[in-house]
Amino acid sequence: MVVPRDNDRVAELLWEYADLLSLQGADRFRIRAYENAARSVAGSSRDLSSLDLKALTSLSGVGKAIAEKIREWFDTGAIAELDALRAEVGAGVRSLLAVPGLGPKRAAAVHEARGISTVEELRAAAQKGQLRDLPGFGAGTEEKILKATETVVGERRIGLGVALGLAEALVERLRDCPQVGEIASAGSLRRRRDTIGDLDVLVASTDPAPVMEAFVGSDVVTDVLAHGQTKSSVMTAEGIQVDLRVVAPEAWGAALLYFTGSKAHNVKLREMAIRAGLKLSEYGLFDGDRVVASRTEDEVYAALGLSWIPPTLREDRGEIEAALAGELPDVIELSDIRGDLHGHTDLTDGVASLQEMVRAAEAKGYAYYAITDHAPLLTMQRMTPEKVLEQRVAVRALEQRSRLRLLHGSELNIARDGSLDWPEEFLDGFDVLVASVHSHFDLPRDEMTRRLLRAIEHPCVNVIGHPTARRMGKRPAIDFDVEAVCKAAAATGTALEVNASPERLDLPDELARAAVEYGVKLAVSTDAHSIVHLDNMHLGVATAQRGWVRKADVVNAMPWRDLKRFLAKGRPASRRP
DNA sequence: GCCGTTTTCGGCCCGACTGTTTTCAGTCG
Repeated sequence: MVVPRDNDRVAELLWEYADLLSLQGADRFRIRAYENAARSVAGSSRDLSSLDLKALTSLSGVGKAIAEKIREWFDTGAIAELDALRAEVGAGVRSLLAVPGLGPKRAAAVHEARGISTVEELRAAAQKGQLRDLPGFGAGTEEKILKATETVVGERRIGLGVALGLAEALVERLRDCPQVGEIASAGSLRRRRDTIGDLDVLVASTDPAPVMEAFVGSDVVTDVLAHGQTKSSVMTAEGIQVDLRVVAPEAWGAALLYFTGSKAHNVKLREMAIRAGLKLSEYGLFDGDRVVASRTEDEVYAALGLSWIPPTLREDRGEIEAALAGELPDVIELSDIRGDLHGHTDLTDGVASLQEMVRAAEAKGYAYYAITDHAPLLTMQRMTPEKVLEQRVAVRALEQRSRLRLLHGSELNIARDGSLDWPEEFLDGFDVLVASVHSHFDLPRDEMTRRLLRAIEHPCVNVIGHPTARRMGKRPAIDFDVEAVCKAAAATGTALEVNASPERLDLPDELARAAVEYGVKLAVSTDAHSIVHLDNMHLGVATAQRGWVRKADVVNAMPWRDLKRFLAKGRPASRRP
């Protein structure tokens, strides 16, 4: 069993604390303090277990009281006040908050009045008509709750790749509506989070009603959750909630800013506005009734004294403070990418030939491109030294006729003990080597760390592929000492990959950020197994942006001369690419 | 409970939609 990072476990405890407080009807600002702390802890790349009280309070949103609770949990394995709260509120009641439409007030009410503490009990009570008499409830509310209990299956989030496809289709469909002016998807999709809870679509129009009608009447809609004049929510056949907001064209910028989020980013902007004697909403930045800025995001940020902040950075992880100080990182852009250092052909498990992959890479306008088919220990691939040498000859011949510089490489498997597959003397014949974990995902942290360190320290390994080995929704990240791995990678000149495959996005954003803080170089690669996968590069770039990664941190944004130096690593001089 | 470029006390984002309400509370994002 893979244990979640300590930070995530602490964040979960703080979320639970906030939920229990809300069920008790506690002061809402106190609740928010715990939520803010949970977000801050989850987003921090520092290892909380090693921090003392003073260091803990240096995290934003963490003060003395919460720092003590965190320390208590690390020291004793429990938080006394949390246990007390659990006992007071009652077991299971928190699970009711997962039911859409049932917030803390109503959840507490059904528990108080009917002794309900599970979603199943809630459904049964709704079916028997036992909720409608409660104060503030009614037949309509009961009906909604009943319906909601049928759909609740925990939080379901979809991968970024799937979400982008759905959103694009929906936007195209709405564009046919003549009343639609500007249209864009916003929310966590625009911020390019690795998973997406629901889709947010924003439309500028002077005539919202027909747009709303077209939206809720669309044939992909299976359920209308809300249908107002400027805001509607629907459920699609895929089980994805989509929210549509329609705003006046002159409010486009303020609305796009607002609906892109994140919530924490917005709250901070609004607090800044208040301090300046202004008010910020989705309709604009106001001085009393006078509009100060609203038409573009740029204008709104500028009026608050900030430069425009890329959506991928809007997570309240210091970007606002950085913008204020004029120190926003100049994050990597897709156009900075000069080549792709991880890709497969039909020699192993790819579906396109070497020639096809190279032609597609040429069409991308790259300066260089690496072929890195699997090595033999991934037994399903049936690779042999003869085959890979034959491929090398083909690559060299192809390069003669290509304007691309072609690198012949391989993706090695990092065995349980950290050893690699090809015979040792064979390895320095490759131009580039990616080494990845493909098995034994559940080793204890120390063993996993030693395994990765051994691969990193190998003189021929240039890139650690998909370092956490996570598969979105399928397999959690492997557990290793981030600091030790990053320090070794930085010291040896080994890049860590930001794998752009939408089911991986690995390194994840926060770890990418930690890595560059340790001075590690990154390789943003598609791991393409077909021609279309080469198009995923933008997802890797977006993930890197979310990790505050600059062009200078990325080896495949380097000109060939510099990349060549990087790839030489510890290879004998005569065998360097 | 946290926080500080007017603050160590007194603030803490803002608005839409729904259902049960004759003016608003709860929920959501």
